[in-house]
Amino acid sequence: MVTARKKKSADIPARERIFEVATKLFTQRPFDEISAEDIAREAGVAHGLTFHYFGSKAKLYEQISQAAADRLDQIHLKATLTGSAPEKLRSFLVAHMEEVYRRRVDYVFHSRGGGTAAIQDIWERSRSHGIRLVLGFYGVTAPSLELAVATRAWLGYFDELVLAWVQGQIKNKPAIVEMAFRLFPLAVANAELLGEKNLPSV
Amino acid sequence: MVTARKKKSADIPARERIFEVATKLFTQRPFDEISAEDIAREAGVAHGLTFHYFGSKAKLYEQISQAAADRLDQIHLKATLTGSAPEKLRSFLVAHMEEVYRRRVDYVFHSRGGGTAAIQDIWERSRSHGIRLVLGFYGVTAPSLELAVATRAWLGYFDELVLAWVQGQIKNKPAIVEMAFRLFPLAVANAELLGEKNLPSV
Amino acid sequence: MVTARKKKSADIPARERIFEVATKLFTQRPFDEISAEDIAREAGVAHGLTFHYFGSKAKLYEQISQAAADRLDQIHLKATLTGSAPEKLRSFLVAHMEEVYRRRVDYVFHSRGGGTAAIQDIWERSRSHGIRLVLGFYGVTAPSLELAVATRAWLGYFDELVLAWVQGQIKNKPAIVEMAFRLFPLAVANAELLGEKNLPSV
Amino acid sequence: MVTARKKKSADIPARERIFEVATKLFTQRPFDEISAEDIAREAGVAHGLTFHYFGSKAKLYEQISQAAADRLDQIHLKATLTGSAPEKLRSFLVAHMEEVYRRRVDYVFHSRGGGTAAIQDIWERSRSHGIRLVLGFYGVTAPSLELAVATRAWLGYFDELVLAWVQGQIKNKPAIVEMAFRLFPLAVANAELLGEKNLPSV
DNA sequence: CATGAATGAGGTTTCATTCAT
DNA sequence: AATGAATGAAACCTCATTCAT
Repeated sequence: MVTARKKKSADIPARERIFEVATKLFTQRPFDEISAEDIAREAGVAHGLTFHYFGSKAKLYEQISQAAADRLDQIHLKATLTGSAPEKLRSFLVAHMEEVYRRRVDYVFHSRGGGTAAIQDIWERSRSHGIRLVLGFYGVTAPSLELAVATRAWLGYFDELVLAWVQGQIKNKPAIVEMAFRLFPLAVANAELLGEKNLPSV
Repeated sequence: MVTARKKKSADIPARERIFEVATKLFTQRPFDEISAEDIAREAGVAHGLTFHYFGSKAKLYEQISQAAADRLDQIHLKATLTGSAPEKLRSFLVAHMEEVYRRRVDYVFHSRGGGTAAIQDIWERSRSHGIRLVLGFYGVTAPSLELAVATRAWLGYFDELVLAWVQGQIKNKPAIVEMAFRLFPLAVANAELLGEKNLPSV
Repeated sequence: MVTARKKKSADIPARERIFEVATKLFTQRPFDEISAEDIAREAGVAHGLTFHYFGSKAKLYEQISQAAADRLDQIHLKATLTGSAPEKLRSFLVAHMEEVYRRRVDYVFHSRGGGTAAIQDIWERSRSHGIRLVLGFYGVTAPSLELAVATRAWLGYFDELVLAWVQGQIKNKPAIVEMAFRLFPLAVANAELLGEKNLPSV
Repeated sequence: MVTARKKKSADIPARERIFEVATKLFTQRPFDEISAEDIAREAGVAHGLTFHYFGSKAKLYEQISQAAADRLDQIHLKATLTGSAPEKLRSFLVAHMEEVYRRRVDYVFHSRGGGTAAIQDIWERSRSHGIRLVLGFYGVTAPSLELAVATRAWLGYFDELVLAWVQGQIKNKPAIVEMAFRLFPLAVANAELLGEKNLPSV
């Protein structure tokens, strides 16, 4: 006799379902506003299962964050395998833009200050990867702290534009890429100012 | 017999004491990590009083945020009353930097995504004020959406540098101001790209 | 207009009621078998109040244990203020017996291994007090480790008798006191064996 | 192709492995601090198996306790097969001491109050066996309740000494045996007091 | 025999908020 | 104006036990 097995969501294993549901929820609302019960309800499982598989809500979030950061890194890499330096830079910006769009709230949440130290570390590392990748296009392999900071600030400019786009304030996607692209040389060249000592005191 | 009245913090009224203590605490740790009890303890009052005066913890936070945003606006204004446009721009950056330094955690918390919608509005408005102020230095009184977005992105570049400074990664304060100052023309000029339709699609 | 206040248990303050109810329950069942909810229900309060007043269930238990240990110490002291050494010894045994009867389960629970390290310390200290008190009847003020251990073992003999009495196996209360009383000299004299090196190896 | 069978602990059947691992764990930590998962992990089996074989954690513990009690009884018996009564008494004490040392925490846990009623019964019975065995050395085959209680109290004296030894407070093993040995006659003779009616009331 | 996914009751703890005084 | 006792919803987490395979 064939007993009909209770199927849920096309038979995706519960562990994965929890992971995916949680990923989605963390993308929509910040960590503290999502309870283990919310995740379980949406995944169609008992809440205990989250702890069975992931130990704690924080560890689940860490795993999700790590996976998202890895994914972003991979997307950056794959998008910039070939082409001239300027072409790579443009491809990087486009790829980044699309992935950030997918994660939205979560990206905003962790991008400044959200989450535990472990979470911050994960994204901090990912951002460093991005910075090195970009500078690598131009032959820089061991950037100074100053250069890294300047590049990060340039990414801050880009992120702000992407955010305006994500929120629907502006629609012109190519223009955003172009703006960041054109600003890059000056933004990075500015790094040398950080080494100068003779600037007017402020 | 004269009974010495128990004095607290030089007899500042309880309402103000709560407000100030809460301001300090919210500047040091995020909203959710501060309990009404923490505030009351530090202010030396019963924690019920917070609700008597402010209705709820969230409303207290809103009032504090509003006051902080107003304060930031005032600081921006006062710092840029006189001088040429470039001088005003530099003064703006310096003033902004110092105020952000004072508030640190709180600034980071609300700067992207933290807090309720009401809180977001408050800071959103303050940022708009800043942008208009800066563009006003150059005679722009009713900036287009594109121009506002571009200016905001430029502030994103600056904020990232300020953050690196606040976190101690870089020490050269004048250089940070100089970097943002020099980037301003190009960053803002880029705005016109947002209006163009003939960019290569991405 | 006089509003009838909601009275509970003859208006004893909730804090005390919690303390007393918990004391009773811990006397009846071991720590792990009593939930914060049990205590609250019996005391007629919300369970949150236990944490408001005592911080945690463990801390409540510690306070109760400390109070019980202090009480036992006091009972020992008060019962042995006057009289000859043998009279004091008898009084000690009687007083101890009666107090242990009152606490029963709790006494058994902590008397060997139950509770946290903090709880063990509390009772360990109390037992030390009892031992010193008893030895003090005979002029010993700074007992050696060996003497203390021997005295403690003698208390173990007594406790076992008391337990049989508490459980109703034997009814003859005076006999129990007499048995421990008569065993005391030999039990304690045995301590000197602990210092000897020439005993047959076992 | 021959697939090497995954061997675990020299291929001891899972049931036995669970039993032995659980015995070890219950000897090291109290019942409530050991989860079915802990046992399974250490035994290298799925934790569901514990329930397959033993029905429940409590029943497993009962079986283990029964086995340990039986073992202790056997050890007592084997150690006292030959010799004079005093020799047997000494052998009994030595054997008991060594076995208790092996089980430590578990012994302490159940020795007073720990475990379910069923567990208490098991150890209660074992202790009765020990008492009868000891009294049997001296020709007593059907001890009165009073005599049994007195003998048990004498074991309480001994246990306390053993505990001090197990905890490392005293090192002199032969002395402990000697102390209990010498105390025995008086401790047991005291039993007749339990039958007397003319003791001073207390 | 054996697995381990899944459940869900039960426990501790936190804390915003209310309210009698 | 001020207190702080009291409430109870909600969160996280544990774990014995069941059961389909």
